[in-house]
Amino acid sequence: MKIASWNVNSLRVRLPHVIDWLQTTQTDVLCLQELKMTDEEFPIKEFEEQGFHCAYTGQKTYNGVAIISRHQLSGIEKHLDNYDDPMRRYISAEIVLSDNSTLRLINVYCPNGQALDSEKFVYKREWFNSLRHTMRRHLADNEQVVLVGDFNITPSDLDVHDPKAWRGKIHCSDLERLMLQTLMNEGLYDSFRAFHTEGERFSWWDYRGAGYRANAGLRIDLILTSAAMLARATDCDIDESPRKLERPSDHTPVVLSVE
DNA sequence: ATGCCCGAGAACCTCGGA
Repeated sequence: MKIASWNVNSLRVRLPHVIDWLQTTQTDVLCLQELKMTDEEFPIKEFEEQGFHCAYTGQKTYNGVAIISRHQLSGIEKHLDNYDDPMRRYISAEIVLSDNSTLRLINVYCPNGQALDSEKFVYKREWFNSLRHTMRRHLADNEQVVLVGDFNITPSDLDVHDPKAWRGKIHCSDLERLMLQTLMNEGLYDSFRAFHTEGERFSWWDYRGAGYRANAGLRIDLILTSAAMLARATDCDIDESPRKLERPSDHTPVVLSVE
């Protein structure tokens, strides 16, 4: 079974890539971020024709997250605990696995933060704090938990193409890494790092300055798993193939393989 | 160079992204 996360930077533009990729890779569950469309505009028919169930929460122009799944979705949530956020950045659902056990899946598009001294960074901190409390509840209620998404934080300098240039900057600051670590201390593991120790592996590359060709990227799209799910995992990898296509998203999918 | 590229929405520029 394959569970993937992909920030598509407009589902309207990227829908052909997404449909092709789902068919080619036989992915079971795909979590999308940055839909940039309202729920009325969501291409539900296109996914249902391919045999997928969908849960989504969108808005005009910005944000928006969805879960596309070959398995039925239940227990759908669209809001963080105790945080009134008009931005659509959180969606969660339960999926029954092949052995009849239940997985709690959470898909997030974390705030960018813009700069450490900005109002948007205050929002990023508050949002992460609320996510931590929400994840504490999920981890208390479920053994099998997978939290995926665009975290807009690099876990370490190994996840940055030019750590010297990015030092202390947004996505790479000590404070953000502490926020991510504090979240993971609730009982979550960076599944990519459980299988890959090498550097120069990224999930996002700047559109500007031929960022992809220069491999000038960041690893900010993560699949965090509970201990029980890490024990079931056989691999977590980044699939760069969609980034090579015409008119790509600036992010590419991260894929967790589970027994 | 608080830029470079891209998407959305209101227009042919601004905002937000990372």
